[in-house]
Amino acid sequence: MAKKNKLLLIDGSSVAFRAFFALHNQLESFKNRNGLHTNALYGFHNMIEKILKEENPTHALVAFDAGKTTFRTEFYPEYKAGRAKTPREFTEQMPYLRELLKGFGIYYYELENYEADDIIGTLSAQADEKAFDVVVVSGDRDLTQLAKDNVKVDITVKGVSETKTYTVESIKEEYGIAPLQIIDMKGLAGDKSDNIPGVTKIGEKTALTLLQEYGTVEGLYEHIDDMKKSKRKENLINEKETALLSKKLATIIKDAPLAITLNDLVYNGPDTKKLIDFYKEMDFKSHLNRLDTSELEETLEANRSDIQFQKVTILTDEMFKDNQSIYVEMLTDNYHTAQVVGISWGNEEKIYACEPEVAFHSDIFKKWAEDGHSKKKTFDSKRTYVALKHHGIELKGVVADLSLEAYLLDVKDNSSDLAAIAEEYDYFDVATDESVYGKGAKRKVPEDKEQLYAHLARKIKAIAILCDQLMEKLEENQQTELFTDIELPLANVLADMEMAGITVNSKRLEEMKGEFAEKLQELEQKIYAEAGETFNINSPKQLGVILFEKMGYPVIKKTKTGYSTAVDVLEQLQDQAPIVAYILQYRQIAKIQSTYIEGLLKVIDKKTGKVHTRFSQTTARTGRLSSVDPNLQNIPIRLEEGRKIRQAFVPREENWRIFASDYSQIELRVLAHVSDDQHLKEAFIEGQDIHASTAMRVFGLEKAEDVTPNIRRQAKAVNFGIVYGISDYGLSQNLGISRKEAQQFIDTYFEKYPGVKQYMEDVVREAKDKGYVETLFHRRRYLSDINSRNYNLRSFAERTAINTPIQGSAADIIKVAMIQMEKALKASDLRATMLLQVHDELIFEAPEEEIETLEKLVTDVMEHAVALSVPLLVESDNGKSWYDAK
DNA sequence: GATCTCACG
DNA sequence: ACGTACGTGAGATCC
Repeated sequence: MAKKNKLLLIDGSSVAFRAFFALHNQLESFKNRNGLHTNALYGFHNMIEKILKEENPTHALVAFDAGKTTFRTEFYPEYKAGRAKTPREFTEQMPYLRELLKGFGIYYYELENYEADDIIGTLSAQADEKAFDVVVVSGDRDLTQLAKDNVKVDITVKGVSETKTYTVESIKEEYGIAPLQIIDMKGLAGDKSDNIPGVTKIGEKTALTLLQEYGTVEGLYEHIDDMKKSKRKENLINEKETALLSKKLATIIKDAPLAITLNDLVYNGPDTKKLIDFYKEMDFKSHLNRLDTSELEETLEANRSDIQFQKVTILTDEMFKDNQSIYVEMLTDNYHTAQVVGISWGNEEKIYACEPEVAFHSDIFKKWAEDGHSKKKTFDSKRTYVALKHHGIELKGVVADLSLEAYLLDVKDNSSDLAAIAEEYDYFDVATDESVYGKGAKRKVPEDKEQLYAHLARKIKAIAILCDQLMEKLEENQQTELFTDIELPLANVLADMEMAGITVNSKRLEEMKGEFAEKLQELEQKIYAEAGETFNINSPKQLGVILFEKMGYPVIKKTKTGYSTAVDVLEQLQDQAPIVAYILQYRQIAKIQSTYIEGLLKVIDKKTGKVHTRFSQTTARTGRLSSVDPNLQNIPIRLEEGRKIRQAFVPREENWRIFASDYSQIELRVLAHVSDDQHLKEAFIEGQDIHASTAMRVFGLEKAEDVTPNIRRQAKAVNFGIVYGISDYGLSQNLGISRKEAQQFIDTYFEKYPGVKQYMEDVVREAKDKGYVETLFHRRRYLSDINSRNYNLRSFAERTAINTPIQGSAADIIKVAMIQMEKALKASDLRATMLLQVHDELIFEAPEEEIETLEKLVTDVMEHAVALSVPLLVESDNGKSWYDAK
């Protein structure tokens, strides 16, 4: 049986208007790159998408109002008068609404002298005759008069993607009348929004009562004489003309002279190409990404120009010149272990690709790659550098790195997929890796090798074109130096550190594993005994049931999905619940066991006994590095049991040492510098204990001896809070004090450090004006929520505005130090090697006899990497393992 | 894949 | 009246 016809009729004008005001409070965040507002388009889009999915219509139309004058204004010029002027921000979106509808493949129509309602009413009647199902969508409740057995009317509520459905039954239920009587109701009660007058003193309620008795306006006047004398009766009689006029105004026409028929409205689904173009134009990135990727790919594929490249097996001098791009393809993330599957290079005009072995065995390739005078562009230079280095080729002359450039321009653009970055800059002539290689277990080089090389060739072209574009943008942002002098050279420094790797004593880890396994078993038994049953302690869900249902302990905090069993909660239960201490111990050890012992053992290179982390240079929004696979930036130190893990991190040779240097209070020093607060600066210049100094000022203590450990702890928490963008709540939680007390601390702090207060106000103000904040070296972070009407989002953005320049400038500083450090080590005859960076510290390994020299060198480099208005202070230690280096 | 928890600065 | 400290990565569970 054929599918039943279903006609979708949308009142475009009213829905668009509703969408505009529904997202009005976010008006300024809905803008495309040309400054066009897009909130109404966005809301309208989502409504259509939802309704199409729900209703699956065979026919569809969006009707618009044609203009201000209609047949209604002819006989009643005041109709819809007195409305506020349509905002310009709304009007400017209307032409694009039509583009959107073309994308959806939905016909739209407007008719001179008629309103959208009348088009809908007419088509609804026609469809009704042909036994279609009809769905009407509008933001205007007038349309409910069209409801019939096979016609339902969806009226938008709150936003626009949510609707309330009116049917014959539901209208009966809600108003006690039939849909057509809605017109009579308007006749009597009028409608303020449309400036339909109605009868004096009659509102919706009264009108409904009257209609229940008399049926229609006409019916009412037929029986008006039966009505007992009243002011209301008088009004009704006096205003009969008005009532009839009002009814006429409210009546939707069912025979408008349309130039279209139902057959014109057949709905065949969206035109993906047009939809994609629309999304791009509007910067609707989430929609772009959400589109069925295969569909998207197909469309983009169809649009993609042929790529000219040469697949070569013999490399010649002519193929290599200055200013080319190079790309080394690997299908897995970890470039330390990945296999290279293809190599491509060239410039915009001429592109080459070859099998890895061809390049690896070519002296010509090696000579070019290692020639520092031969400038090269890349996408992820660290990855490229390491891959080549594994094959004895030391890549030099890199002057551009698309991945890093995109990250500096916007820290959100940190995808490892070149196509995703390219798309951000409206470059679509390159496929995503997923579309070429597949994902997950199915990821592989395509059967047809031609496809692989064509893909690599497209990457070269994209790198060639986009690197130049992005470099220009960096220059506009004053970020050229950040890129050229810091991030790009740092990539090589990090590559060397990663490749050096750090030696891990797996025997030591295995020993610990055994000990911890025993402890875990003991704790497990104790927990089961207390609980009276066995369960999975690692499952917060099961643990929650045991603690809060079976054992009946009070629920202190909830998560989205159930009871919270986090440390702070468990600690509060400790006194009344003996089981909790065991659970806390179990958690602690289980964490060490799984993450640090088993996790680390898994990634040790069997041959060399080393682990090679990867430092991500494009992950952290503040400009910090991150470390993955394994993460060597979160090796335990705070608690002794975990700290022992560090005993397994040892130098690569006998009689060498692990040497560690860390910046003392770098973030507070940065704050002193950027805020130019006299008192904070003074404390650092005079070499005071900063937390004690804060304690004395904030708590009004005269002598250093008055600073008790507890007072110092509180001051330290305040200092941390300041750096994080303090809130009374956060500080109160941290210190276990009341919000009021916390607020008192903050107030006093700001009184005593007015420069800091001023800085915070300034940086937030600037963020609100410019939409981003910057570090000392012009690292930039956009804060899209900084002007949000949503308190939470805005507050978060404000704290971020305060924290990012501090955390990010500290990151800048240590990066500079690392670059200088590697240079200094190379220039010296030291064998010492830089191995790790942990945000404010650098870890080295070095022969015992070099330690003294190394300490001087590292201290000097780190302390003088950048000149601030306060000194930078570095503290160092060394030992036979990382554990022993303090 | 989302959620929770916890390790670090 | 709102519900938060800033920045990360990884393992285990559960759907």
